[in-house]
Amino acid sequence: MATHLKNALTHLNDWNHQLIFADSPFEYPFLRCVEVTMNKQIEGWLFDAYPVAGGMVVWLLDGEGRAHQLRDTLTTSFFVWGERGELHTLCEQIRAARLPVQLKRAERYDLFQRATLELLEIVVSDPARVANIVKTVTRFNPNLTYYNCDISSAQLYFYERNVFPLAPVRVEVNEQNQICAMDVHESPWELNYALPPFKVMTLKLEGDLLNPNHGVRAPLEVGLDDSTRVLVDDDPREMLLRFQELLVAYDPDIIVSAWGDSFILPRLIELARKYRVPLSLNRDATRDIQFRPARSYFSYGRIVYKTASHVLCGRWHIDRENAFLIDDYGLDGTFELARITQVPVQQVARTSTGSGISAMEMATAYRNSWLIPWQKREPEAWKTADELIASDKGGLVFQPIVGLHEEVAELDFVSMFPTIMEKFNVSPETVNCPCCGDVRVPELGYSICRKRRGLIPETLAPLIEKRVRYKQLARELPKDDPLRELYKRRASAHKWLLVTCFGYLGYKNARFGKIEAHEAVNAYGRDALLIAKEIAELRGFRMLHAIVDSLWIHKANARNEDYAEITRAISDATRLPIQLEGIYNWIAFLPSRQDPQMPVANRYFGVFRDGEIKMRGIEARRSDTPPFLRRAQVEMINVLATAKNRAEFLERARDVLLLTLDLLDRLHAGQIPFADLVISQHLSREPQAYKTNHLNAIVAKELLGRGVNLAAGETIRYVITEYRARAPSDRARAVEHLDGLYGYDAARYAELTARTVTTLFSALGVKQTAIQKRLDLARQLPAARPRPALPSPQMELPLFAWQTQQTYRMNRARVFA
DNA sequence: TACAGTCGGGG
DNA sequence: GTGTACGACTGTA
Repeated sequence: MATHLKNALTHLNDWNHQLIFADSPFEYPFLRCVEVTMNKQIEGWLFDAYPVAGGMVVWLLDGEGRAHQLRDTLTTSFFVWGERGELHTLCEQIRAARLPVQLKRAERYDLFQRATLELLEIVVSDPARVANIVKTVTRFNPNLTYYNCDISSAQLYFYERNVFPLAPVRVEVNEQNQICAMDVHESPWELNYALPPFKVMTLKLEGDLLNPNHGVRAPLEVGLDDSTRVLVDDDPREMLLRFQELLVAYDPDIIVSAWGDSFILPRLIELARKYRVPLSLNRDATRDIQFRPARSYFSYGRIVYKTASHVLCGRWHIDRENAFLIDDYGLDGTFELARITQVPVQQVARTSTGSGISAMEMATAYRNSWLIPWQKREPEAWKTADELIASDKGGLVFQPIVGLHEEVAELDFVSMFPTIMEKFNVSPETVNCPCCGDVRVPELGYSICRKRRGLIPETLAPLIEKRVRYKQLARELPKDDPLRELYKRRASAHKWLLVTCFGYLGYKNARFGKIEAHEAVNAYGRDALLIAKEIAELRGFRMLHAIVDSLWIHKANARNEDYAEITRAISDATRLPIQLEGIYNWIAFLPSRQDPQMPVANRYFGVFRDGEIKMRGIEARRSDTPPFLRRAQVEMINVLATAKNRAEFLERARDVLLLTLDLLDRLHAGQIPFADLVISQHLSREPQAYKTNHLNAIVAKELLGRGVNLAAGETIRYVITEYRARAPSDRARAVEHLDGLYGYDAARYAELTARTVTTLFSALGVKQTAIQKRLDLARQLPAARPRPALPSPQMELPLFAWQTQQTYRMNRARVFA
């Protein structure tokens, strides 16, 4: 996961405070009947569920914060379809192997075959053995078709009991803590829900959140409520004992860590083994920590590295450095995802939203008793270039008209692709159905089923609705209301589910994917954008730019009613909701850098009438841009944002250049801290595999030389120390190993600064050389304006600050030697 | 100039 | 438990 340094530097404890428990109090209806029984009732939130021999362990957290470990049974089935004789043979093999299963005949609907099949049902009543039984049976005859055979026990348990993680439940348990009955009285689609009073422990290494796997050493810092303890120790055994004491005494429900998966937990476990100290990371002492090794995989055309994971039993461990998009939607978003996807919290935190939407599709199928196909893990076959183009004729783009435009309106279709799937019933099994010929997809002519509601639309409908309602609620609340942020984070989690849903339709390996459905969605989308364009132009607007689901239009002196009318007309004509994102005082569509005559889509910035700034594709939006440059560019746009029109924009250019000069002065004076100059990039391969000596390769090799094992897909962070140095190793340095001997290369960062300024004026045809010339001239004229005295020697300030920190660190960093 | 390597978009 | 894209852009040789 890409981690922005800004986020990384935020203290975990602060971050943890984002958690909001501000929902309505948790109340149960009055209990009317009193039964004479030895059973007791527990009310609380469903916290976790996992298989053990003979059944499931189920954890509940009650309103007082107590954790209850309960047991439940779980009987599930998987299905086999094939030729009668082969099924018969399979049954005999299963009987001969004395597998603990029950065999039945069953009928179930297969979406893709559009038929009810007669199948062999294999019933298993020990969830811990399902995986092995499936393995054995499929090995007997791999050529048969298997269904419902690769769903996790936890998910099946949630489906069977009709519950979800964090659902408020009332259970009845006997004296052995066996669950006899479970009542859930809340829907996962409830907007306002209460969460249990979690006890949270944070774990990190003291200091900045640098990657400990890249060679940084620091003592362990444990956060509990508002206090922080640093476990400094020369004696690891003593340190472990103190940590264990804290664990037992505080008994946290959640351990939130930074680098816990890849570093802290494995070290603690290893030390505990070595020194024979008990370590109660799991609440359930009978279970081992669930370990999954690190791996690299492809996603969105790039390689991603995922560190090993350590999943706990009876307690959650969430590593914010190894949690998918958690910086985006926080713990609130993660909890929301767990509730609506019915995937346990620790899993949902670590996997992409792609598997989240896939889980929701499975739940829909399960609810309807439709067969769930086995997900093959075969890598997708290589496609030729032609095939790629043919199958991926994606969204429609109209190139922008380069320049600085005044009074531009942006219209956006709301959640365009998900809405298309839902409204037009696009689903893998509804496209090209044999039964309906009267509904045709534009351009393609595919038919769409009218008789059956599709799996995807059924899955998406409540999600789309909930997201819209959260966005609406957030809009209505005042800016400082904490609930507003909560709603926004939940809506953001939904957004990612919706976005990946479309992607998954076109992915061959997806359980419910079909390329024709993907194409159909795209075709509806292109059609809608074209209709919107026509409607706008008929009303005298000029279209400046359009991309997939947004369009930018201009008409001098257009009134609010005009915009209201046009959005209504487009919504009516396309049957898709479209809204006015806003009206820009001005917006700059930037030219290509390689060919200044050419426009590029998605490189623009502008200011709405309410003062809000929107930018895409420019340096400040890129994750590899150092914070110094990002802030510099944002500051400059802030200066420009005070301009109401083109003329004022031009007037502000002077102020932007003055601001730039100040920044350059500070840069050359050595006043910028290293942390602000860090470049953060992904490695697409292992360090040795690089052919050229660019900075990434140099730093990767430096780390390698220090014994750091770097995998493809990992992120490295470095500062440019001497860009044009003869010896490559002098050119840049990993942040983890910057020391007092190095300063940053002010000249190089100055060049980059000039480039970020140039971007802002490129729509006016201004070249970097022109900007550079002016900046150089101004810097040579110190008398022209007051400037701060340069400290001497140049690097004194940050050097001093850094050294003290280093010394401090080295003196204390003994724990994980 | 050719080639190598990385990033964003979506909201 | 996962999208082998695409084009823009920067940098090296």
